[in-house]
Amino acid sequence: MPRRCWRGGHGWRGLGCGQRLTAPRQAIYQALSGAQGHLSADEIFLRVRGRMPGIGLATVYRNLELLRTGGHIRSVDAGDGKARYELHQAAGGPGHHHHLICRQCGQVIDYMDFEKDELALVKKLETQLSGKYKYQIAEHDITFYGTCPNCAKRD
Amino acid sequence: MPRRCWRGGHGWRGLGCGQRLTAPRQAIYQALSGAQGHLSADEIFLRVRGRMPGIGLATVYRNLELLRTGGHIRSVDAGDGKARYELHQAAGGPGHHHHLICRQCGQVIDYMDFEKDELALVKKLETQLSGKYKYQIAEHDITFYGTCPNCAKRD
DNA sequence: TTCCTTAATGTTAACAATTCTCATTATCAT
DNA sequence: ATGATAATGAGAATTGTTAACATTAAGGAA
Repeated sequence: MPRRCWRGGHGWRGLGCGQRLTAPRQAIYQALSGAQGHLSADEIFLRVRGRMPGIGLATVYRNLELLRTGGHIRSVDAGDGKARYELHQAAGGPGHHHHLICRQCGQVIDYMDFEKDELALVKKLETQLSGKYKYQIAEHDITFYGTCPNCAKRD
Repeated sequence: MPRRCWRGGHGWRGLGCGQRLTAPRQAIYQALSGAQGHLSADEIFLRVRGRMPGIGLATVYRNLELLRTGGHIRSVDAGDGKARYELHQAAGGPGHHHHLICRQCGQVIDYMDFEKDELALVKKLETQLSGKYKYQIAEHDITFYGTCPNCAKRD
């Protein structure tokens, strides 16, 4: 009855105490790691249903939320009314990128042209903030907003 | 009949050609400048209705969108399923801040502890990006995600 | 001022994304 | 294998946001 709380028994870091490693959960994660960035819940649902015909949409939502709070994935808001998800990439690691979003049409560009000093600055900020506010900082997002060349023409 | 397109005649920069300066529009903007940051459309609606009982919720949404694409305000996604709005503060200017968001409970902290090199780096990135992608960059957002001390306890 | 064009409004219905309910199934420590 | 319970699938219900439409009003022209 006491059933102590253990972690990581099944090899997946980030699943909390009592959380189970299920097939839909893995399939959803794989769908995200397969495609590159910015899938909506609906798109993930469709992809996963390809290999797992019986899966329900609610399960997708439930697991995205779980993966998100667990730090495996993060959501991006492109302003089109639906949340989009992508794998969480460690700062400085491969795949790490930031966003450039058009305020008018919502187009999202991933960019990876980092300045060499960028990582150092981010690290410094993290340390500072985590000290001041007692947050455990896991990731960051740098996004620039503006007008894309297409929308600029229409002005 | 030709009615030429003029701008700024009523003193409000950022309203496009043909856009009118109406009472609800001003009230909504004032509601945002009155309270400090992160109001949802619903909250803005309630506040404005205090002074302007007949206003409709759709009007709030319409004007928030107008103010947003016009560059007066911007929306922040705290992950709680509703868009939140705040006045757009020019980078480096007073009131400019970044965000620290708890992935679990969605708490949003504004921070203004900038490093002196931060502004310089952002400017450099802006120039670089706007050259490469032909974007007119108007603003940026730097957000750190993590776990707040409260939610860390519950783990 | 008064007129006229048309942007903006308020109401309501419609919509689409997300969450909830609940009976059933499946994970996994024992 | 067994039992406690986390997770699932189906669908209904809820919620934030947008569209439709008839009405009002901003503001340039006369």
